[in-house]
Amino acid sequence: MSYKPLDPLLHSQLRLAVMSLLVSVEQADFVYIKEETGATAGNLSVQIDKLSTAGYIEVAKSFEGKKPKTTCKITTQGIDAFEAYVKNIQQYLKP
Amino acid sequence: MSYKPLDPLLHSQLRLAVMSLLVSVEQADFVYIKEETGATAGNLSVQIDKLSTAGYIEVAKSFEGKKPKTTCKITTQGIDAFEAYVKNIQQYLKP
DNA sequence: AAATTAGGTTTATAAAATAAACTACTTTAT
DNA sequence: ATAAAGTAGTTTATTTTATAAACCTAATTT
Repeated sequence: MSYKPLDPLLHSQLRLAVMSLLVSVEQADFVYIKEETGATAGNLSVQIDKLSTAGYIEVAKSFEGKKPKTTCKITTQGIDAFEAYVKNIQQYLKP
Repeated sequence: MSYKPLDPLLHSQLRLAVMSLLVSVEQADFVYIKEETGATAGNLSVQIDKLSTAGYIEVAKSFEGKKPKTTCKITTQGIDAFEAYVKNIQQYLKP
């Protein structure tokens, strides 16, 4: 047994893209993440919820004028998890 | 939309491990793959089937003395798909 | 000869991902 | 003023995956 298990929460295309984005940007709103990832709103909503429940990101809801605005920010725990995932998957990628 | 989609067939921990192993080893039998990946026989059987159906690997069944033996070998198509996957996921890993 | 092990496959169950439908408002056109 | 369309999401339903459990066949061990 030589392949380390990959965090199932991060081993999902969309959640990984969200985390990848947030790790570099340090804050982003729902609409921007949706555009960058190309995800549907429904799918993104669900996946953001999972990352939030896991404590990997923090979600803040506010209003921009009259429009609702959902802002996401990666947590320290999220950064750690992301870095661990990157480290682990490298093993699978280079033989 | 800036994240390239990841081949869903390869974006699975077990199938990726199998491909990672085969890309470097150029041939391996079921039992060995099972040991290296830590997978259960049932799960491995299913995933090998999918890789085979996709044309990513070739599966040969023979007998080693009196015991059945399943040997897997990556195909050219499989190598190409694996390399494309590696290239694409890198984008997610380094911000 | 009965039980165990080896090498799998098939079927069933649980978990994820995705899509479709819906809610709650705001803006624009009639 | 009202209807239609757009924005920003959430919820529910459907499909796909992953995993586990059960099973099969033959060989080996006790």
